[in-house]
Amino acid sequence: MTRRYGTEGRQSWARDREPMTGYTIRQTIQEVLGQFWSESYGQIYPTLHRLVRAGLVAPDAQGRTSGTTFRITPAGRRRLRALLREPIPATPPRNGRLLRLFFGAELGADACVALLEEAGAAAVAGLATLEREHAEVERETDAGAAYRLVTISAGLHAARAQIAWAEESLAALRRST
Amino acid sequence: MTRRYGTEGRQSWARDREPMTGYTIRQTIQEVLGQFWSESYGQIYPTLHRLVRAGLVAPDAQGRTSGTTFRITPAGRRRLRALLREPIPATPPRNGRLLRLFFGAELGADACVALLEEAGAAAVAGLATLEREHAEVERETDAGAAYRLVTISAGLHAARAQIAWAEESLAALRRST
DNA sequence: CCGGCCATGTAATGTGTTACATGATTTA
DNA sequence: TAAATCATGTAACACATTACATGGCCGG
Repeated sequence: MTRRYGTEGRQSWARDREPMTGYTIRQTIQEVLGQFWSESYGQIYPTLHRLVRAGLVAPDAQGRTSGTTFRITPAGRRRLRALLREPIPATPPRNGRLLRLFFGAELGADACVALLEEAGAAAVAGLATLEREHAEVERETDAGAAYRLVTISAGLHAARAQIAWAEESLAALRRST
Repeated sequence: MTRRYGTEGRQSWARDREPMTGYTIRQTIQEVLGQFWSESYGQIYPTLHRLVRAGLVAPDAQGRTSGTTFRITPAGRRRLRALLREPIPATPPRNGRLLRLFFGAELGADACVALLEEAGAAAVAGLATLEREHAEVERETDAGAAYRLVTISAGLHAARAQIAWAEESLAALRRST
């Protein structure tokens, strides 16, 4: 979460990160959206070239010593807005942890307890990170800050719910065995 | 959730659903694991044949008029237990709703409100279903019932968290605009 | 000057869905 | 008997990751 290339006294989150190289796009997605989105280089580089050909993104090497930086064009921004308005594609659920717990009787109580403890610990760790990020974004003043808080808040609620679920379920399993 | 082919006074959830055809396997996965897992026919049929060749599953047409039914073999059960013990493969996150909200400043406040209302409504509907299922499974007495309750409980906690998040976020957006 | 990070790409590979084709059986 | 449901399968396609190859730049 260290801010390379950060401008002092910045007001805009987006301004701060533009233009970017494919590499920094990947880093930023991991750092900022990591809780709910991911992209691999295998997607990013070909897509970037496709977007340049389509005029939605333009190379912009301004003041960099290495790497090609890109910035979104006005047409690209229009396309982005259109894409954001499209219906959300349904992603088929696939929760390996719940699948294993569902077969708990096959798996054994000990392994299930371990799964639940692991789930609780992961949520506790995630919660701490999100709380830090929440505090950080709360101090930002640009137009998008309120929306970034909404996404972080989703993570906070989800993490707290998972912690409560894990504890409750551990107690229930201990009672029943 | 109607139980075709159900035996009266059943005590075991698994016993009730074995042997099964590829078709009923798919239906059951949707009905029972639908909240956290999914499989398509394109996966199920080839896999079933592979498992038969590997001796992990065996055809068993007992008392059926149409379709091939299968049941798990002892070797198959051992394999299942081993698979359940394997580390959970990390699935890269991809939450289209949070991605859209993250770009809320591009998308516009109205569309974001719609997304949040939709999210809240979906969670309310899901919560009702899960509460019904929870009550149903609570009455079951077989060894696996406690674990099935754990998975349903995960859904309950997640749904309640999503409802709270949506309401809180709607209030926050209304305040800030 | 070397280790770690920045940076770019692609080929292989796996995975899984969707769409379609086909027909049997049950039920209204 | 017509419609709905049960049932089986596959081919095409989209998507995405992983692994690898390659090299420049910068701080200690």
